[in-house]
Amino acid sequence: LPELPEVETVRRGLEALYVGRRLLSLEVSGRRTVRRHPPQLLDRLAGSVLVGASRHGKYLLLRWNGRRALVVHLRMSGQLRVAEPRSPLAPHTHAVFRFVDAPELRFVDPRTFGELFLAGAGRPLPAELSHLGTDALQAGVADVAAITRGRKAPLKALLTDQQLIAGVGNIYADEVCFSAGLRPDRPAGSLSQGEVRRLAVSLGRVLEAAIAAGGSTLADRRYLDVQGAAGSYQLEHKVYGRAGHACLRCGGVVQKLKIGAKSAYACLNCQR
DNA sequence: CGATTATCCTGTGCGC
DNA sequence: TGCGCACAGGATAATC
Repeated sequence: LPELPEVETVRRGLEALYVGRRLLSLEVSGRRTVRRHPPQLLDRLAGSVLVGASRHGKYLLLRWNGRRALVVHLRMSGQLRVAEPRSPLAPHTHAVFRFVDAPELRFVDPRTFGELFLAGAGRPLPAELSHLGTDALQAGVADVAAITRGRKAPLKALLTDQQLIAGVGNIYADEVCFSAGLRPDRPAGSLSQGEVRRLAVSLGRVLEAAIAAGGSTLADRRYLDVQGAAGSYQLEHKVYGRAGHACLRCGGVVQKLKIGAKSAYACLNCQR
């Protein structure tokens, strides 16, 4: 669900509300949400002050005084939501952050793919995240050229490979490919220099526009920001989820393709 | 090394 | 209306 624009929107919400605040307690229930290390390690965070909320790709990094970083990944269905302390816990609430002079923050995640873990304070990234590629917002023409050069794999598979470029998922890969006029199933290495440039420009433009819109909230409303507000970039989707509808640019029919196990949406007239 | 596949879960929406 | 099944925005380990 959440890709870079949604995670960035959550990050901004956390930064506005919680940076500078002291954590009273972090309570975790269940075994799956904290699974990389014993959950008791998180007890060390109580009393710490949140000094920064950053993001790399789809990972959130909450940095605390005392040189610790709490990493949060929402995966398919995770949400971080501000809540009144006495309001009833939503189903699938797996963690509750209590702060001094700030509202409660709750981690809700029906599918339990999301996770929290304590990481080192390495800069720019803790060792646990060192496998990630360049953040997609920072990726330029040279980065895009480097990951596509000589590759036989479909363009979309590379765009969504977090070890190459971090932050792009299924929705934005399709939207970026449309914006660049490139088929998502093009062998990545077949792109010309001009196409690589177009792809890099589209990557930045689509992600920036999606952040400006607060991300994409689909019909199931599985993505909402920390205050529970929906994003609006779904209204600007050109191809994602539009199979059978008219292409907004040429009037042709948007197709649903299969690339590996994932579906992809594209206009085969506008994208080549 | 690069590419596919299976897996972790719950919820939803579709066809019958 | 009810049921079963395919599928969903992700990451990663295993396999060929």
